[in-house]
Amino acid sequence: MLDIEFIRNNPDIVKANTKRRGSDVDVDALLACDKEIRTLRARIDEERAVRNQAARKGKPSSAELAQRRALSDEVKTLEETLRQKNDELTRQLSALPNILSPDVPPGKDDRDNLELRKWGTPKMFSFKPKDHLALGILHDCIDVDRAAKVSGSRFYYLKNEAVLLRLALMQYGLQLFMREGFIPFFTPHLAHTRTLYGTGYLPFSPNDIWKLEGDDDLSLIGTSEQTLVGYHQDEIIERETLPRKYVGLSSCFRTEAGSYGKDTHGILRVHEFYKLEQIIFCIPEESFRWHDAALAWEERICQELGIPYRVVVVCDGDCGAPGYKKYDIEGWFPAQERYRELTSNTNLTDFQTRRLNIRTKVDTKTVFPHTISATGITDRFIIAIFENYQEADGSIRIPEVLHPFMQGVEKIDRGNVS
RNA sequence: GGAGAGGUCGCAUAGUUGGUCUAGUGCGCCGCACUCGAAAUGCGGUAGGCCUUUACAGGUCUCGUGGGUUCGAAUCCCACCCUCUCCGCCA
Repeated sequence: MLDIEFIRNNPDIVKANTKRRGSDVDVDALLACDKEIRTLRARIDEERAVRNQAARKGKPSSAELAQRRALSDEVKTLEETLRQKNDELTRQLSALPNILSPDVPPGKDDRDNLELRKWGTPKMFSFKPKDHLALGILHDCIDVDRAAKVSGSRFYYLKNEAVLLRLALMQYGLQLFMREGFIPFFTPHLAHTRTLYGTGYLPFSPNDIWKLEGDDDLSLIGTSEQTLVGYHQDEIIERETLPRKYVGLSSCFRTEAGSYGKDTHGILRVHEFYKLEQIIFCIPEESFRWHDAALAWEERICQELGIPYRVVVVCDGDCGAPGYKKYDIEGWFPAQERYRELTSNTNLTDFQTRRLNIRTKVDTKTVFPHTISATGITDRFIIAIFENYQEADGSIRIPEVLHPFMQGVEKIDRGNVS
């Protein structure tokens, strides 16, 4: 949500931004609606003042009664109009995308992202590297065929060493982030529509959200960002306790509507996966710094895991309506011979906190903290490790930093015994 | 899931025959006084949104949420949410 005051004062910026992001919100209509509301409010306040003054005097004489009734009716009519206008304004405001950072490149999709830097050198294999699914089948670690029977396409079973690997990745990540002052969370996997609106997933991408049947107003979360940012909705966070750094573990559920036929092989694009997520609440002045810090932690993880990667600034067409600026880390996937998205790191500025009414106080002034939402580690790291760490004989080494969490397994080489 | 109780301005409480409730009181917190200093005591102040205003100040909304009744709602009616106690079920 943008500050209505900002929209009033900078209509041209908002219009240009809205157009650039392909939103069909009519900013002029929005401002007209806002103006009407202000006029209405002023009138209602005036009428109410008269009405309240009269009411405070106590019982009216029968002569006064008619007069008061007329006044009351008038206020009611105005209130009804105000309610409608307010709903209209809220609808328009919540459909407005966030302002973009000046350094976000223009573009259509992820091919137009701007490369910031590369780390590591893609390994030259003396053999044709297998893809992660082939490796997963070979070692009886990943099973998508049976998942298809039970749950459908884009689901998977992890088995054997892949189970250890997922948990090891999470343990390793948890340790890293907790040492940096993050508070660990398991969150609910279901959330109310209000929270999905507040975090900016609605109304922008309703088709990617799995809604439960029935009247409970619950949907499966697409990421623990939703539950972790929602954690503080309608709260005032003490200034002294900022920045708040949270690291959340959860399954993530996505319908992947609109991606039919895309990345159908293996477990790259799936309906359900596991993720460790960083969320940071901070004062507005510090969000640039924490955005970069979150990226630095992501890079450190990739480096310690020995996954070659590149960092990109995501272009406007791929940024997502709530984002002010987004970095992706793309890891090297040898079988595809290309970099694929491993993590995503967004500075959301005050977009979410305004919607969720999360405030803090800076020098007695109420302000909306900024939020940073960044991936820590996901199941896609399993893909990256499988493919980058495979040997000619098909075995897979385990990155050293994960050894303490692998129950002694340093190499996957069981072969196919399914 | 069943039965009962409850949700009031940081915390705790008062307030339900509808009418200066413009929400009282205690605690906590802030300021001042007294004191060498502190405690104790006394006095004053202590939510947020929106609007008018240079300021002072004032208006309005919010008593879990949303509707309704009424000239007037913390108070009456309806729906929903949440909490607590007991019972049932259960990893």
